[in-house]
Amino acid sequence: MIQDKKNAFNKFAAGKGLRSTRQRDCILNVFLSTHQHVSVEELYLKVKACCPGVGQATVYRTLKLFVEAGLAREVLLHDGQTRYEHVQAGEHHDHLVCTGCNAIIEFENETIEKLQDQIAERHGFMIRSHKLEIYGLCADCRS
Amino acid sequence: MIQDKKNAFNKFAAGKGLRSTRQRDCILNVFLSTHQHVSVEELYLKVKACCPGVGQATVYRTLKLFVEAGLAREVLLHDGQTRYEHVQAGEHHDHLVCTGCNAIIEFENETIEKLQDQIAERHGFMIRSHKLEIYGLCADCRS
DNA sequence: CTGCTTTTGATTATCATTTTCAATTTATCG
DNA sequence: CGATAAATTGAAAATGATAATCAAAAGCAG
Repeated sequence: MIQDKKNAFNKFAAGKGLRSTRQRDCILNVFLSTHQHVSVEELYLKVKACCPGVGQATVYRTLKLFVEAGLAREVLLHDGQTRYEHVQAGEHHDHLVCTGCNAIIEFENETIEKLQDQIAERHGFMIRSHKLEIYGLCADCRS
Repeated sequence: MIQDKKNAFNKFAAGKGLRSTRQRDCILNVFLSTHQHVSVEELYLKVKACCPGVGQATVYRTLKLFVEAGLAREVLLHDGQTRYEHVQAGEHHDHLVCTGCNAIIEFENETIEKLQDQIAERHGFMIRSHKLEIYGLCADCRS
């Protein structure tokens, strides 16, 4: 499925007349190899490890392309850094967000999803997506 | 209910040994008179209109106090500006958001809340608040 | 009032992100 | 193959929102 995403990006790039470069390949590889929500800084450090000489500006620019291409999504936490997360097919949007350390724990709960469907139906509402965020303190930050 | 909020802030201020100042009163009045999500800049302009000479720094500082006092909440949009919205007593955090007409339908579901508690407990997480947003089309926009 | 502490406003600093621009790289076409 | 035009890059500078600094002013207890 990593290949799928690479193909998706290439298709997007071709459609926009973008050129294929070593830097973009590298950044895409690194991004696809990450989990959770990565900040630009984190990504930049990883990219430097495998492709030294790549500038931050390029990382910033390329991430915006990924968003345009539908591969990534910006996530705003409260630490002043924009983070990027993968856009997955059939992904879930349910998170426990720790306001202490900004950790994010993802979860999925089928019962909650079903209840959402019921509620939507009751209001004649057609669901396209949803986001459930629970804020609080994670186990580490409580102690 | 505006008075309630003023009282709430005064109580908070008293508890923290904060002093009552003309600037804070003015900023609180202006904030309470706004709707939607206001940016610091917008607030600053309105404050200047009624209390000229108030500095931006004071507006920033005071808004953070409102958050601490539980009157306001930071909202991060994707325009690089932090906005503040009102925290209302007995407010619901569960919304059906219509992407067609921007209508917002509030709802509450006890079962979902309980499930959230269970999930949090399972992860050793202490819930402070939550937000559930279901995006889609409302009955009107579907037709 | 007096003295002590908080608050303020102006300025400066900080930090993430964006822009600029000359140099380089890529794709295209003869 | 080259040559050419267009896109891309990296380094550095610019930007813009927010935070920190600090001397002066204001609030408050005695």
